[in-house]
Amino acid sequence: MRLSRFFLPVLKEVPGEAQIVSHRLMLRAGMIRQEAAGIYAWLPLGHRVLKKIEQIVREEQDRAGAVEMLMPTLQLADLWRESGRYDAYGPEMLRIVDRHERDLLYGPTNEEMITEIFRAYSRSYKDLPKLLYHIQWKFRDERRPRFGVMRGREFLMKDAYSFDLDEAAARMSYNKMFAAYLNTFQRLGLKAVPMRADTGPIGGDLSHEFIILAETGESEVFCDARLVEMGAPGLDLDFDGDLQPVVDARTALYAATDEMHDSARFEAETPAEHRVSARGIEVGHIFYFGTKYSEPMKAVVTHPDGQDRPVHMGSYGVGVSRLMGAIIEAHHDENGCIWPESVAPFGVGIINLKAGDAETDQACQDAYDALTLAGKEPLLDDTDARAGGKFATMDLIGLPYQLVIGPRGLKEGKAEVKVRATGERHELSLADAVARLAEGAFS
RNA sequence: CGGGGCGUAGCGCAGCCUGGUAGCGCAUCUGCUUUGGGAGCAGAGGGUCGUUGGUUCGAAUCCAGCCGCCCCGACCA
Repeated sequence: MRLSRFFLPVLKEVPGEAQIVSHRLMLRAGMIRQEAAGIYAWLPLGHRVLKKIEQIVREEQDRAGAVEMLMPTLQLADLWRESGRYDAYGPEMLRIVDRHERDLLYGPTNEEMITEIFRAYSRSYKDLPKLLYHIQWKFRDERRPRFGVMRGREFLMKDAYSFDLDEAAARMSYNKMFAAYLNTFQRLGLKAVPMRADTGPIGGDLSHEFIILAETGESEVFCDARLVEMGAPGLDLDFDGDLQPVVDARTALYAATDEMHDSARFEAETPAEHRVSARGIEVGHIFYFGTKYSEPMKAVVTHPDGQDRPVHMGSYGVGVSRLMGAIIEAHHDENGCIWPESVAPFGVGIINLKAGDAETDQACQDAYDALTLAGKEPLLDDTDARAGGKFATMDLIGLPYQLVIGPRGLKEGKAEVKVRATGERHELSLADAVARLAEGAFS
C-alpha cells in the first residue's frame, strides 16, 4: 500500500477523552473513530489489525476442531423468553421493536440461539459431540463504556458453544478450548494466564478467565510467576488426544482475580519470590454450564439407554476487538504502538526520504515490489512530507520494521533498517536490506 | 445507576466569575526559503460559542430544561 492512497488520519495532539494508552494510541494512529459512547468506526489501519486478530482466533478454533458458522446480530425476544433471560438481563440488553411490533434484541451473546439451532436438528447421542463457533458483533448497553475498544458497547467477539452427552464429555470440549486459547494468545504476542473464575450456581472447576498482565488492567490479579512464563502447548498439539495434562499443568499453580482471591491460600501455595500481584485484562472466558439452557429450551438427545436427556453445554468467548487494545497495552512505548508481527497492519514500512527524487523513488519502488512479492505487505510512505514527520508517523503506527531510503544513503548504495521494538538500526546495502527483510532475518 | 466535570474553528485550549457581537497554539490553504528525526518567515480561509427557552437595550458569558461526552465508584467479553 502506498501511504498517499491510504487513509491514515494521524493526530499530533491527543483528544481529551482518551485516558489509557491503548485508547490514545488508537485515536492518534488513526485506527478508530468514536461515533458514540462505546461505539467505534474501524478506520483502515485499525481494520487491518482487527482482521488479523480475527483470523488468528479463527485458525486456532479450526485447529481445535471447532466449526465456524455465523448467527445474526438481531434475535427474537421470544427465544430469550424461553430461557428466562429476556426479563433477567436488564437494561444492558438493547431492545428493538420492528414495524410489526415484534420484540427484537441486539444480541449480547448467543446461547439461546445456538441452543435453538442445535435442538432443531439433533436427536441422538450419535450426533454428539459438537463444537460450533462464530465471530460476530455483539452489543451490551454498558452503563459506563470506557477505555476505548477495551470496554465498548459494540464489540466483536468469538463465541463457541459445545454440546456433549454428560459432564465428563463436556470436560473434553472444555479442555480443547482451554488449550486453543493458550495457543491463540501466544500467537497474538500475549502472555495470557488462565485464572479460576466464579462458576456461579453451576459449581465445579470448569470456568476460567484468560488474563493478560498489563499496568493499565481493569482489575487486580494474583498469580504464580511461573504460570506467566509457561509457554503455550504449541500448534502441533493433538486436540483429539488427552488434553487433561495440558490443563492440569496450568491450573496447579495459584492464579486468581481479585473476586476469587484468597490471600491465605496464595501465601501458602506460592513461594514469596514467585508471587505476582498485578493488574490484568480479561481477554477470554470459558465456561461449562451444564443444562442451564438445554433444559428449559428442551435441547435433548436420546441416550443409548433410550432415555431423552438435556445436553451438557459450555460457552467459550474471546473478545476480538478488545484484544486490539490489550495488545497495545502490552506492546507500546512513548512513541507509539509496537505491533507483534502476527497482527501488524503492515509488515514493513518503507520511508522515502525524498519523494520526487527520481533515483530515490525508483529505489523505493523496487524495494516495495520485492517486499510485496515476499508477502511482507509493505506500506510505502511516498508522500512529500518532511523526514521527521515520516519517522514519527511510522513509529506511531508501530510497524515492526522500517526501511529508510534516501538520496544520501543511496549514493553509497546504502539503506537503513530500523527494528521498531528495540530501536536498533542496521545500515546495509539496499539489496541486502530488502533481502533480509524478505526472509525475516531481523525477527 | 449514585457522585463529579465538560461541550467555544478539524484537534488541544483561553474567554464566562465582573454581559457590550470571539481569541491562542497546532492543523489547513498560498508564496518564498528550507529539506536525514514532528522546519522558518509572510499572508489567507475557517466558529449561528451543543440545543431550546428565559432574564436583559444587549447573552459564549446570567437562569432553567433537554441532548451529548468524560472522570470516580458499583457492574461486565
